[in-house]
Amino acid sequence: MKIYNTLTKMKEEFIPIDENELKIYVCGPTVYNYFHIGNARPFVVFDTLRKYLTYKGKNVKFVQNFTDVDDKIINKAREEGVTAKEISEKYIEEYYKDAKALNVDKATVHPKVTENMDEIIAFVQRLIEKGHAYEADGDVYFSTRSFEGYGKLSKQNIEDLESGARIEVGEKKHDPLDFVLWKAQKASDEPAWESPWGLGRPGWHIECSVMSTKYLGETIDIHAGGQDLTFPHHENEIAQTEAQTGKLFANYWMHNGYITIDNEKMSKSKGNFFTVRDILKNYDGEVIRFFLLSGHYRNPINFSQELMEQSKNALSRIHNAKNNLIHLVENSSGNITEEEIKSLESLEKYREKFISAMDDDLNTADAISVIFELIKDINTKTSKGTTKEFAEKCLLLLDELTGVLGLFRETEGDNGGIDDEIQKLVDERQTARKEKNFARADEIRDILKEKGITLEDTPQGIRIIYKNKELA
RNA sequence: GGCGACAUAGCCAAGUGGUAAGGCAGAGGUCUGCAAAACCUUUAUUCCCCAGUUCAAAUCUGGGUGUCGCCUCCA
Repeated sequence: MKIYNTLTKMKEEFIPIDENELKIYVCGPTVYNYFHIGNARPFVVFDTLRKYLTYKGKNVKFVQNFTDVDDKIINKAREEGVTAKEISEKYIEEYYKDAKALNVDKATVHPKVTENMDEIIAFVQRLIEKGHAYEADGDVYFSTRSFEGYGKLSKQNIEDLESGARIEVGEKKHDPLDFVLWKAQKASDEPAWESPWGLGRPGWHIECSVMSTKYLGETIDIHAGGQDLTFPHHENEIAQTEAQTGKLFANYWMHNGYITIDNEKMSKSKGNFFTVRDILKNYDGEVIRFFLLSGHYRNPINFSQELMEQSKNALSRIHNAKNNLIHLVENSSGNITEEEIKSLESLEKYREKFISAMDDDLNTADAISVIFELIKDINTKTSKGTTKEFAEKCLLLLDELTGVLGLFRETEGDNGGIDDEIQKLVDERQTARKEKNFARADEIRDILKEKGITLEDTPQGIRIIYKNKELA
């Protein structure tokens, strides 16, 4: 598989360090609010990367942190009159709920900053010992100029950065480019930990370096996150980590483009954001996931009501195809015929196309188009009847490909069947149709429609569709 | 000022040298009691503009225009 590496600005063949265990780190959320659709993009994109690598038989160790110590959490806690811990714990729970709705799997490890304080302190200590960091009034700063490769990820020249850097009043830094590794506690309500430099808490950049090296090792395969993290966050991570270990931090850096609103970047600071929680009131998580995967992950993607509608309708075409096949499986019989075996063989090419799209730097847009091509072909091939076995094989293939993209959540438990009241109405409608009492038949159909149940008359009999589920 | 991305039909969006995928919306049709739903067919002589390279360019080169982003917390 080829991956676009921000470090080299090229698509490169992905070669894992250890074929038996791929190591991926994704920058996770700062937990002070519900996450917004922009935050959701890397979660979904890199979850898809993970699903795909797993599909290809790889064992992936996937680490995504929770930043549970931060100014924004502290501020939120002050606003609400609760502790920072209460805020972060609450929004970690909320993260899991929304992630589940988006069909984003839990990481192998979801480390928290607060649970890695000893390691963070030790890491900072080692940087000081190696002369890459210094203490000033309880703060600790990284000496940016002490790391030779600074700017290699964001392709920034250190002198240009210098001229653009802000110098604030009362700055304790030796150099404007230096950044904080450890912050001294300023107010008594700020969470703080004992350290060689007094009470304080870690800076933002250091946590990812520590958690990545702790859980995945000094050099990992892929480090990923949003494009806006390239500088300074990832640049600083590289500086800290490589200064400390003397080794390459990550072989591949992947960055997703952002979500825009009216072609402007969505961000918390601009206030033009939509939380996933809010969008879920109107659209299923699967629709949001489809929307996020409908363009290439490195391109910006605009969010709007209209585009969500388009995504919803497009996804329903896939649902229909799947439901049609389930219906055929349940209402057909017989083993696969010679002709169908040939048809099945010709369908194999879609799997190959799908894989080559995904191999090309995770081209989910192209992969989705392959699924639509497959659907059209299956629809045509099954339109004049099919054996049960052939329908089953088609369904299996469709499920396989949509499953890689995570387009459908596992349906848990299901509705447990059709309840009697509904079955009665369906039967009554069938009787009415036989008696050519179409007024009554249509009336019943409308009643059920209001309950979210769609009836379809097909050559194989009536189908009852519960929203996205098929229970015919 | 420094660094970077993007520009393809009404909308969304692949394609990076060989003659424009896919989806939505629209139109036509099949099925059907009419429908609904589903399914099928169909929709860009052309890829922001200009010049160049080439037998061949949406794709490469140069110039221009426009949009957006990073350089400060952000996915």
